[in-house]
Amino acid sequence: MTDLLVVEDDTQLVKALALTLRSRGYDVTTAGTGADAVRLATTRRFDVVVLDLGLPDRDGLEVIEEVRRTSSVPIVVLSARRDQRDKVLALDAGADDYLTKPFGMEELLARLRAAQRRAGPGLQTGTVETADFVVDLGRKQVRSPDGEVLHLTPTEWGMLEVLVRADGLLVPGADLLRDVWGPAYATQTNYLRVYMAQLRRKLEPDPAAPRYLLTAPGLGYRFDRTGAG
Amino acid sequence: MTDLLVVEDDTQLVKALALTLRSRGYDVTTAGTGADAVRLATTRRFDVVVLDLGLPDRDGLEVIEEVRRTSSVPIVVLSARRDQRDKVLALDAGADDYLTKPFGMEELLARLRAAQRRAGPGLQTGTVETADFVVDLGRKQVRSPDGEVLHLTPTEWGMLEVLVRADGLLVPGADLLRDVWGPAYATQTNYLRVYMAQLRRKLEPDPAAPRYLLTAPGLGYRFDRTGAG
DNA sequence: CACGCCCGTCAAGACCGCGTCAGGACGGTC
DNA sequence: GACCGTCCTGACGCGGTCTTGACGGGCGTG
Repeated sequence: MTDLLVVEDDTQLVKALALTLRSRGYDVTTAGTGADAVRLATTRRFDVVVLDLGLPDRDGLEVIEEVRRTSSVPIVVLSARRDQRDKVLALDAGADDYLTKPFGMEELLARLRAAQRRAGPGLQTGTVETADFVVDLGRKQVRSPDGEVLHLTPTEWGMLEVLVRADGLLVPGADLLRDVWGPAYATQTNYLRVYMAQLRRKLEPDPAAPRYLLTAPGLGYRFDRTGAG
Repeated sequence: MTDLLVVEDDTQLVKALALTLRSRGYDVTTAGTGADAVRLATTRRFDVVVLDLGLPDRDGLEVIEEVRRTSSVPIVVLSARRDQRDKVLALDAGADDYLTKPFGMEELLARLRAAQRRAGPGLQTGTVETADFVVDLGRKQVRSPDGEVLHLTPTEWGMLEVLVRADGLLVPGADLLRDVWGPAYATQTNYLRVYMAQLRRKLEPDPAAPRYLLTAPGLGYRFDRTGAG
């Protein structure tokens, strides 16, 4: 039900954490390096990420920033460093909470619940900004950076909403069709092409070379808010 | 720009907090009792609430729960109690973060930023003003800017109230029907058209070109207090 | 080099949702 | 019992939106 990603290189601690978390009903995936953490967090969907800052391969702050470039998944940081400056750096890098070791398991669990609770409506009413437009999920409309409203039809908005809510993850074409048109349309890939083209024409600076609405040939589509293309 | 509510009975600490926070650009309102805190948090809009659990008049957990009944404003708890159980209780009651005294000011500021980052637009009470009319949610009436009361039928008011309370967010037609007419009417979209037309005739300067009561075709309706249209 | 696959493009007709209007039913008040 | 305000209902027209099919291009494969 609830998917957790636990990033921690201390195998002893990983085992203890995973055991407890699973006993509380969480579905736990583990990673021992920052590279694995970034790869998992940006390609799979998790409800919360528990991240130890003291990783062997790379700086924890970099991991936070890299994940934040494409994902807004809640991140709860674990760290042995109690210094205020470390907390400030981690939180401002995009972390949602910061616990210093040693910590109590019940407190961690409560903070996980709080993080997940906040994230629930988080992507439901917030806005997602890119360099060229702003997606307002609450008002269900798209604006240019200067506030002008870009008009989308209901179907166009439906596709965009699904892609944006996927938070950077790849959305299979069949999923898109099911969510926007309904279960009976899962094979009408024509629709995807028509409406993706219309969305790009309205949103992309250069519709012929998409930067935000990306195609994964044979797999589906993906929304990249960084505009890296 | 950023409105803070600081709830703390230690006048010494309040002064220090308010001074620092204001120097960082926050607009700070203070409350010394739980009763004041609940009243303010439920009647005015704040971006974040900083709440000391050790209040003279009532239990801090009650304050959290009471605020949470009507508001989803982020709550950052301050407390002298370091016990894990206290943290768990506060977080599960609806708090978003928990700091133990003594705490570093920079850490508090970072946690405030993190809490606010998650915040979305919230509900409100009181009055909502536009250039052409004033919606008084308390008195359940609409006035023109010069104070004259614009008469609405109960159903008309019901629709307007739901839209205004949504605070600019899009309200699906089914939600509107459910809230105003009841669960059984969720498909009677005819009603929406008839009553929306009547509301516009009474409130809009030019009912044919709505500026405040906007249609999102295929999705629902939305109230825009700015009158941008 | 030819072929198939997948994706992007385009235009035209069918279709649907919204706004509008007016008539009738219902339930209060005097 | 008559009057008045409010609510429900159905029909109509219009504009925008969805659907559909055909065509073209890039790319890898046989």
